[in-house]
Amino acid sequence: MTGQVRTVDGRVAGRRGQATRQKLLDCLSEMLSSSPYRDVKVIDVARKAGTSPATFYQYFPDVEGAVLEIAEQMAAEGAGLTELLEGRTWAGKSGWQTAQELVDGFLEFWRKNDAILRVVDLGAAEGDKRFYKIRMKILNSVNNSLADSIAELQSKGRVDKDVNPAAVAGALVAMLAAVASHQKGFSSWGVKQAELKPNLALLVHLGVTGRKPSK
Amino acid sequence: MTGQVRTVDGRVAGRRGQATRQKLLDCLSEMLSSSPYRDVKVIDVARKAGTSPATFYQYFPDVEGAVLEIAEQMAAEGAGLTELLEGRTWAGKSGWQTAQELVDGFLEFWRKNDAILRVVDLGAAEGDKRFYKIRMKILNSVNNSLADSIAELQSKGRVDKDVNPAAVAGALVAMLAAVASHQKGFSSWGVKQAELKPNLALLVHLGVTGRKPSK
DNA sequence: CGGTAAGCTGACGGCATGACAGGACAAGTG
DNA sequence: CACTTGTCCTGTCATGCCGTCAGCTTACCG
Repeated sequence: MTGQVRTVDGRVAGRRGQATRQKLLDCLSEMLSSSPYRDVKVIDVARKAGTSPATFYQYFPDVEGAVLEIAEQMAAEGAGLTELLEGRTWAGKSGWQTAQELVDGFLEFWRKNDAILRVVDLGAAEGDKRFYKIRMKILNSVNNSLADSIAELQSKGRVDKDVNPAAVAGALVAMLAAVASHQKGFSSWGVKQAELKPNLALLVHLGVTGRKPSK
Repeated sequence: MTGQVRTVDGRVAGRRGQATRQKLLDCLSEMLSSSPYRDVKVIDVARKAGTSPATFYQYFPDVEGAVLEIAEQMAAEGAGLTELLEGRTWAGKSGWQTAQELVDGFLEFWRKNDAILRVVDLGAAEGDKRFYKIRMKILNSVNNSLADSIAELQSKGRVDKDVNPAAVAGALVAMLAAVASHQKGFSSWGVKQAELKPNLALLVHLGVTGRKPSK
């Protein structure tokens, strides 16, 4: 599928090279969790990986290039978020469960990848098309499924005609992503993690169906 | 209110000094809009302001310090967002209008300050307390008002008891902020600006009152 | 064992950082 | 007008990271 892994100067990477490359990615990933993106230096990543800066530049054009790589890997996993909505229904009690599981799965994914997602979010907000595309890849699966659900309910007359399914779905997905990034923020509003989830699920359910869930 | 403006080495800044300082802030602000935060260098800001890097360091400890200054100024203005909710009602047609005006005002504020808000968001997400506090200052006013509205409706029995007002309010505010930061993203989902607003207002109304608006 | 390509690094010019001392400038004083 | 005072700005410098290259080492293959 993807051709061979190549170094910046065009050579194909062998087993050893790929290991080094991966180690650099792992170390970068770790550094992103522990220090501000702005302060992540090539030399630190290289030191942490027990190699030299020159080696880093053999595999990546710059820090951003390596970050994109990590983000791509994550986006590939993130595409699996679709499963949270595949074959689910929004009617009755199972609708409430669908909402809850969507919120759960989404927050969990974000929690696991928060460091890299922060950077992706920033890049996308700054207008960088590459980051923007990656963000889309992750959100699109969920967003499209949600939009489809809403559109279907709409065609059955169970949702108002003047609702734009894509807009509502996008807003809900953006909400989930934002809340996940700033979970700590809620504690200072006196909201605990456990309380947050059902309330998010409520909002999702309200947004999709226009009705309160029957629990 | 705030004591005199001081240079890094403790001297009080005069009229000329304050002008230079402000010019540096303005130029930094402009650079943040046009290039990635990570790539904003002191030397560029100084050049743009027609001064030298050394001058910059006379007024600010580093780029981040200056960014915080800009963010504080913005947060002060942002506190005015409370007005969007003061004395408003959520009943009937005026409830729908309240939601619309909140969305409008919020998006407008975000659009005006998007560059600096991106950086604040990133800093807050990375766990920097100073940025976090500024983000709070802006969101708190809106959030508290919203939470109060919900709590009031709840006490009248018009909203379910198991709703946590602060959680719902926080999620809605986070949604508005996120959508504002990624407005461009919606166009690739085929959603136009003008369509977005009423759908956001709908979600806000649903979240606060638990019911569809009567238009 | 020799050839070839992959893998890594020391070293270097270039540039941003951040500190300092001293010069330029405005304003008040005799 | 000369002199003083305190603010304001910049030239310069040591330091450290960036990004590149030539060249050395290692692994694989016939």
